[in-house]
Amino acid sequence: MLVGIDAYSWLHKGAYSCSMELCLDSDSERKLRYIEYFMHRVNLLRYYKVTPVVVFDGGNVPCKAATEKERNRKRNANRELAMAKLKEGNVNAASELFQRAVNITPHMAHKLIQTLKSENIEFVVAPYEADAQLAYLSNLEIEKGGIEAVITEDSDLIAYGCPSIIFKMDREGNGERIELKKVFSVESCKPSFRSFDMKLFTGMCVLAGCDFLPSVPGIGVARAHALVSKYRNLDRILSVLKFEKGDQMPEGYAKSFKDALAVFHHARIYDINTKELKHMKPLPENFLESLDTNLDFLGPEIPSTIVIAIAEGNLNPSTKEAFDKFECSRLPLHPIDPQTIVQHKKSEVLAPFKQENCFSIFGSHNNSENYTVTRISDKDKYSNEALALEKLIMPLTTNETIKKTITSNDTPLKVPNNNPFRIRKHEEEINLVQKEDTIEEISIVSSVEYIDIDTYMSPNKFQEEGSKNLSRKRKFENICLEKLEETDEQVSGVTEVENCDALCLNVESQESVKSKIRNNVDLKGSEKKSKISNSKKKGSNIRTILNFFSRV
DNA sequence: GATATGTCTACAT
DNA sequence: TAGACATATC
Repeated sequence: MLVGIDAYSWLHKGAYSCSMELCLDSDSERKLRYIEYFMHRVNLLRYYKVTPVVVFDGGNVPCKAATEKERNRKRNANRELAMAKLKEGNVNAASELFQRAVNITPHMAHKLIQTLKSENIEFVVAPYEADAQLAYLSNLEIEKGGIEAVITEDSDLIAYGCPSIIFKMDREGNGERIELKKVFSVESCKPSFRSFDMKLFTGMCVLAGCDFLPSVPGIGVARAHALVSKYRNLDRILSVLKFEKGDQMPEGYAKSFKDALAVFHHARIYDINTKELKHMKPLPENFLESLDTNLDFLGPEIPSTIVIAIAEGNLNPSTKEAFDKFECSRLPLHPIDPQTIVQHKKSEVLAPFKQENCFSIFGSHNNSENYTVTRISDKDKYSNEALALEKLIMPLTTNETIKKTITSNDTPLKVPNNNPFRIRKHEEEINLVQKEDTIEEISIVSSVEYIDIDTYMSPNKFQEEGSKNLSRKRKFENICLEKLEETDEQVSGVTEVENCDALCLNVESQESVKSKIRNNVDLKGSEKKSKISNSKKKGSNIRTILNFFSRV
């Protein structure tokens, strides 16, 4: 059985444990922990005769350029802040910021590719989006190297028309699988997608807001679904929207809408059999005329020798330059061998569900009490993982499939709540709070002022106003802590602090304030949270569409 | 009731 | 970074 792996998903998770080393480009072995993490998961799959095909992202598509630029800006800002915290000796705050600053680079992917090559694991670097490559492989016949499912965290895969996707696969093999054909066939699902075809479904995803195009104001998942159900024609829907929304309709929305649709249908991918750059689905006749543009938004053409070199991991897909030649030449090339792929039988495809639901959860156990935090031996750990994975990849019986929305009569297969880090973090938090509560008394400053905690916590503001603010800042922190300890509830609006010159404006939760004070992380400086109103960009709503499926 | 916006937190060790 | 959840707004 061949399963596609969205490399970015696991690279991103793996990079978490060594984000500081990666950002500082340290020489320590720790920097390569992300490879260990990745290979552990790969080996888990291989143990169960599931053949992973690892798919990497290639170059950026032009229509995502703005998103990428913004992400880079945020990463750089967080990295600078992290460096500043490190210089101050605040390693905890630095570490948190480094986690937000880490970037998965082509070089990191290349390091992993070298390991994959040495372990004879199949991989391919997409010319552009890995999502499109995975969707293409998913819709390819098994005999031609097609994959039977995709493991990812990226909900865009459903808009690309990927038939079987496994989300949130953890190291114990728990995950959620969604099957597209069930989305269109389940009768009991409300709202129903029964009358939808893939084209209408993708249209709905774009209408509701996706990575390539934010939705028209006032249009979310529900309205998008209602529009598609009612009109069943995307051009018609655009006309209706233009009529209804008038000036609210963004300039050029119809054109952008068609471009976004075209990305989901006709993205450029690498044909593993002919070794050429191709469109995911062939372009229909008169396609270019209907778009009234060229295809640059899908990413430019790439000469065939370059496409092959990128796909095989020898060229940096962004710069088109060779990776370290010495490193490359030492390792044998291992492109996908179709002969190997033919050996996998169709009979290994997951058995269809009897239950009428397109959304299922896979659990390794059916009793949450089994999840203990005690350290288990590698052998035991492996057998737990093996047990779980068996359920993930083996044909399922009806009673192993449950609705995501669990009704009261069901005995749920609970997703384990045994993350040892979470428990440890909680304990640390308690200790920290106790420690912080004993910090020294601070003298009261007399004048009355209105103080926004974010402004107050900002080091820039603090530096501007000189060192006399130090005591006021400390006092303010302490008063906030005291007040929040007393109330033990969310503080919002304006809270007057007695016998003090401070008014605490729009403070969020108690824990949030404590955390800010403890880490001395300023909100305005950090990109962690944007407090500027209306600055939050509308993101992709495709994940919300996923949740629609669970409302059965 | 649906959408928009804000907040918190898991990702790993 | 993105998803889950809560709250505000229409």
